[in-house]
Amino acid sequence: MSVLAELLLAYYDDNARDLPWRIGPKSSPNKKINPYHVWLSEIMLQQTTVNAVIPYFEEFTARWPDFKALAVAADAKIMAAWAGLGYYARARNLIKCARIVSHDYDGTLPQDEDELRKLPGIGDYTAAAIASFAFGKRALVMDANIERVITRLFEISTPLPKAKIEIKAALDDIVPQERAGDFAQAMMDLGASLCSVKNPKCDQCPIYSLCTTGQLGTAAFYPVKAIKKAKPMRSGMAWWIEYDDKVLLVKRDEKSMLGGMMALPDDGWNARRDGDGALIIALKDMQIRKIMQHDALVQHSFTHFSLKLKLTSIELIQDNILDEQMKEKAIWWPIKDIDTAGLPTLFAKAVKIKTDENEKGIK
DNA sequence: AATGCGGGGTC
DNA sequence: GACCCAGCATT
Repeated sequence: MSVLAELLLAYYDDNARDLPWRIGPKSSPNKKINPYHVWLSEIMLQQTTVNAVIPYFEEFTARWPDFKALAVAADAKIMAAWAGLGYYARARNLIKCARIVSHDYDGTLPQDEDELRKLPGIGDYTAAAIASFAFGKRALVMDANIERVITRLFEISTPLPKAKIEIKAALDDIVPQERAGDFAQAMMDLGASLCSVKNPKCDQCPIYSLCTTGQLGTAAFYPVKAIKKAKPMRSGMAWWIEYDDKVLLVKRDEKSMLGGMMALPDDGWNARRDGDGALIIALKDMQIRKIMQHDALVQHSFTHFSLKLKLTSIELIQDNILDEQMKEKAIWWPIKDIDTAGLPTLFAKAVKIKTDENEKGIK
């Protein structure tokens, strides 16, 4: 085994983070690695920080302890449990994947990387991660942490994402035959701590003696990244439509942003254009007791645009505003249970404006 | 190869 | 504010 692998594995043995999906003292000693836990954590961790994931992981594993349990759960329950974690396509693919594993594989994940790669929501990274973390296979695990460690280690100056080919080749040279999963997680832990994006702590690094940019003092300049586009600012409106202590929620289209999630009705804003100020859903015979626009504005930043969302409140005199077609996607939700509706954070912020005003006694 | 897709932490 | 993160799917 190479010196690099020995140093990293020794670092991991002494400093591995104790995480609920890993085997460790806190996360229950003597347990065997659970492929369902590895899979679930890897899906949740895609572009998401460890601290954000942990409470969701605990909730999911408590409610749905294995693939078969998750496979028979109602879509709406799973989507609501995912609310707030973001990237909701992951939850839609999670459901699909659980049902495939349950039906086609009798509730047990395949161990082969290429077989894993075919499942919904599992790409190159996750297939390699599951194969090596859960099943002890040698695989080339390449995430943002490892990309950072490798480009610094070998002074790879090609901008990402083009550099991925070189990084993978470098990885193939250094990943050991044994403990490939621990080796990868050692680099990930290193990237999450000492080999940080800003102000890397090279003086404390276990592989300083092998790191080109560390010794040159240039590690912080790596990896080089392609220039990214500026985020546009958009504006839009959402409505709080209330009758008899219930609020009107809609289920968003599966294909679009926040797809499949419950939401307040809005005016059709998206990444490319502002909302037009008119309700996007068709409501009939709306008889209004009271209407007001709130002063407070919801400010929210998505991956590729920012949004300033206005909020209008309407109190109705009656609730027979849904025609048969609308009843498919809209629902009157008890306001006291609004926390269980599973609203994405954008709309949870709008609800907060509403509840804050009620607490202050504004009528 | 480029784009769409959340949300929260860090500096 | 800008930047980033245990990426994937689609085009």
